[in-house]
Order: sequence, then C-alpha cells, then structure tokens
Amino acid sequence: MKKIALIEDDQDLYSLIQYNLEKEGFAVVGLQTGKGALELCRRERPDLIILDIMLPDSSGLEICKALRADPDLGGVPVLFLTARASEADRIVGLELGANDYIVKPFFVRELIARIKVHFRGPAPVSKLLKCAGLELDRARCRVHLAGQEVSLTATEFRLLEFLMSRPGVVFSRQQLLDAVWGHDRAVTDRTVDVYVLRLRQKIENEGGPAFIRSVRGFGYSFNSEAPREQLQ
Amino acid sequence: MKKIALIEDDQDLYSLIQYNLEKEGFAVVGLQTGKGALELCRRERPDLIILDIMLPDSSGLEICKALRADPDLGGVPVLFLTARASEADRIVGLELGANDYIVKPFFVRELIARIKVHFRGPAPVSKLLKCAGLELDRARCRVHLAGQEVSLTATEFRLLEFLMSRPGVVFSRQQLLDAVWGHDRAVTDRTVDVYVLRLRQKIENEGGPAFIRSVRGFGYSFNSEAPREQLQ
DNA sequence: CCGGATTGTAATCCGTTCGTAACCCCGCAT
DNA sequence: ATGCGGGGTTACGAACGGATTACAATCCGG
Repeated sequence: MKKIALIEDDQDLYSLIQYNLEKEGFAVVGLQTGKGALELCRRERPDLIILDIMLPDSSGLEICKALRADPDLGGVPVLFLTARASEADRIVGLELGANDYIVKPFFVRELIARIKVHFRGPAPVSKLLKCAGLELDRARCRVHLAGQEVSLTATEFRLLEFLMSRPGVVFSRQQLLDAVWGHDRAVTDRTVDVYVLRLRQKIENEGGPAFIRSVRGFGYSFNSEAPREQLQ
Repeated sequence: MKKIALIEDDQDLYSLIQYNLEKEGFAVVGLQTGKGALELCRRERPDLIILDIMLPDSSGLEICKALRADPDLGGVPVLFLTARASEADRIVGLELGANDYIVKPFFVRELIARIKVHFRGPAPVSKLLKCAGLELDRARCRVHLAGQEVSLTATEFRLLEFLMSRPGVVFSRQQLLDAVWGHDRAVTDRTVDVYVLRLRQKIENEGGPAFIRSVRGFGYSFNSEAPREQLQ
C-alpha cells in the first residue's frame, strides 16, 4: 500500500483529501502546518508528498527545496496544491523540483488520477508472460522453463512471444508469417512448421505440457487450457 | 538533444509551440493530423509526445491507447493538450496512460516547465551503480573495476551508464544510438558493436565476469544475472 | 599548429541461424 | 486397401549477425 504525506493547513480541505485518498487505498500521514513537515517525511518515508504552498508558518516552496536536497527524499514525487495560479508561480513551483502543480480549486478525482500517474511508474516493467512453468520475459529476451533458462533464437523467441501473448487464439500460418516475420518478407508458410518444431523441441521436454497446439486445417495456437499432461 | 513529437491540428498553436520548444533546444517533429501520428512516433522515436485530443481525423485518446500498447513506445511520456476541461475528460485522459493533462488555454512557459519535469528524469536512481566488482560513479564520471580505476572515454562511459542503469533489459542498436548518441546524430548502428568491444576490452579482464551480454538478433544488455565467473 | 586521443566507418572473418525442399507419417475418405 | 491432404521431421546451402581489425576524420590540449 502506498503512503502519501499531506501538508495542507486548511482543515476542511485536509479532511476531504484524506478521506478520498484513504477511500482509494492509500495510507495518509500529514500535518496542518509546515514546521514539522520535513521531519515527518524523513520519519515516515512517504511514496509521494502533497504540498500546499501557502502555509501559515513556512512556505511549501522552502519545504520542497529541502526535500530535494535530502538524499533519501530527493526522489519522492512532490505535488503542489495551491491557490497561486499565475504563470510565474507555476513555473517557479515546477522548476523547484515539483512533479506536478495543481491549482485550487481542483477536482478531487483529478488529483487522485494525477497521483496514480506517478505510481504507474516510468518503469517500463518487464512484461512477463507466464504459463505453467513457462516464463517469457520480453524486456530481457529470455525464456525459462521450470526455472531453467532455455536459449531461443530471435525468430523462435518472437514466434513464442506472439503465440503466448494471445493464448488460445488459433493463427493461420499466413497470420503468423505476417506478425512474426513481417508482411514484406516472402517466406513459405511451411517455414512456420519448422519453427514450431524447433520450439517444441526446446520447450516441450517430454512428459511436460504441450504448449503449442496444432489445429489441423487452421494453424497453431498457444495452449491456454491448463496445458497439463496430455492424456491420450 | 531531446526530441518531442507534437500532434496538434491548429496551425497557429502548432507554430507557437514548435517555436518555443525549439527555442528551448528541443528537436520537434510533428503532424497537424492524427492519421500518421503512430507511424511518425514509431519512426522518429521521440522522447516525449504532445497530443491534442480533438483532431479532425482521429482522437488523441485513441492514439494514446495505441502508443501505450506499443512495446517500443509504451514508456514514452504522453502529454495531453486539449480544450476539454471537464472532470470526466481529465480523468479519462490521465487513466488512459497520459503523464500530464493540460487544458487550453495554457501558459506556454508552463508547458515548457512541465515538459522539463519529465526530462528531469523520473530516475531517483542512486549516483553509484554497482555490480560484481564494477562500480560506476555518475557524478564523478569514473569507473572502478575491483578497486582499480578504469579510464573510459565519454562515449564509452555513457554507453556503460545506460546499460548499467537498466540491468538485464535488452536494447537494440538503434535504441542505444538514440539514448547514448542522440537522435540527431547520424551514426551507423555497427558503431555500437565497436564500442561494446572497446568496453569489453576495458572492463572484462579475462577470467572475470561477462558484464555485457550480446543477444543475437536483438541487441545488447547489461548482465544482471549474477555475472560470476563463466564456468565452461 | 602539432600530436595524441577519440570517434565513426568499412571490410573481413566465422559461427549461427534461416528458409527451403524433400521425405515421412498419420488419419481420413473413397 | 489405397490415395490424399496436412502436419512432422530431417538435412543442407545461403544469408545473416556479431566480433574484430584497420583506418580516416575529428577533436583537443599544449
């Protein structure tokens, strides 16, 4: 569960935001003054900080500057929430290191949506395709079968990737050629057979599940139906 | 130099934004229609995409969805620029995968500031990248192997830094050229081979770990898998 | 302005991978 | 049985992709 620090002096607004954040499943820690904000963040290590700029005892801008200077908190997204709407204010806020600048009045649900943008992470999470002991890691271009790495060639990898990304769907040889080899390439459709064979030899160690299913007269598909031992 | 794709049908607004982006040192590629936007992005590989929602021939929302589904472009920040100001519109836009949602009319300098937020690097990455005796200090631009300093040229350093910052992820030669050399430079992709070789000669003293992995048909990656002595 | 370092390209070498053709095998319909 | 259509399997030459070397162009400090 993500933890959000909320620094906002207006009691009503504080409660409103807190209520909505908690409804969304976030943990909220916060203050209605600016004084202890830095210490709070150091102690609580929030995943994101919502900062009012005009606080009675100190400026949100100062707090932001201090946060950015802190080696432990420098990477935490800061989101300004303020009534100061002028172009100059916005630019100062953003250039000071804030990740977003929201002007009051604002829509609560937009605030939530913007918070979620930061948690979506710029991390192009390595998309893993998994099925019954078979794991394909797109980012790493690697395939593991029961924990053991299987070495595939580029074409084998792309073919398996395509089939695994649409489990159960049957593709004709021509469709596979278009998708994996490319429309422009002029390749015999029997080539697909050979690659399916090569894949099977590598990932279907005998006794194991039959991952690739031949559909007579139509083509091939990745076996989504709990590909346990084929009992024929 | 960062490259920005601008999809905006209004001619005046397009020119205004283009002028200001270029003044800030960004390279701008763009279209005034939505039709070829996806192809443009696939071809140009921008670092950020500014997208109008209401285009004459297609919807920016659709383009965004397609961008997010593309494995190569899914990680590129998308910034909506639109007159649709309702709460529902904003939420749809942000939840569709946009990284920011700016309502017209807007301040040009705020747009620039928000773009820079994305380039500040969402990377709260540590200044020191380490892996099995290899240490790269971003701030000092120095590399140590088993305590000994290794002297790298600027290009070698940037290439190693990029690879080490995303261990395990495989990058095509083109991606590496875009990231390390920059989009604008016209460089053969074979050049990457040469730099990988030079790096290997400097950091892979024989008998030691194999840090850079060649992935035939795909590209190169930094070896994250506990690159201990190769036992062959 | 010189000389070394750095950068990018071209050319070569070599093992791997690719794609095809040919053949085999199986199930099915006549 | 027999022929046929479609998939499985094998083998092989061609093409590709990556490593490596050599070299020209450019940068940069003295």
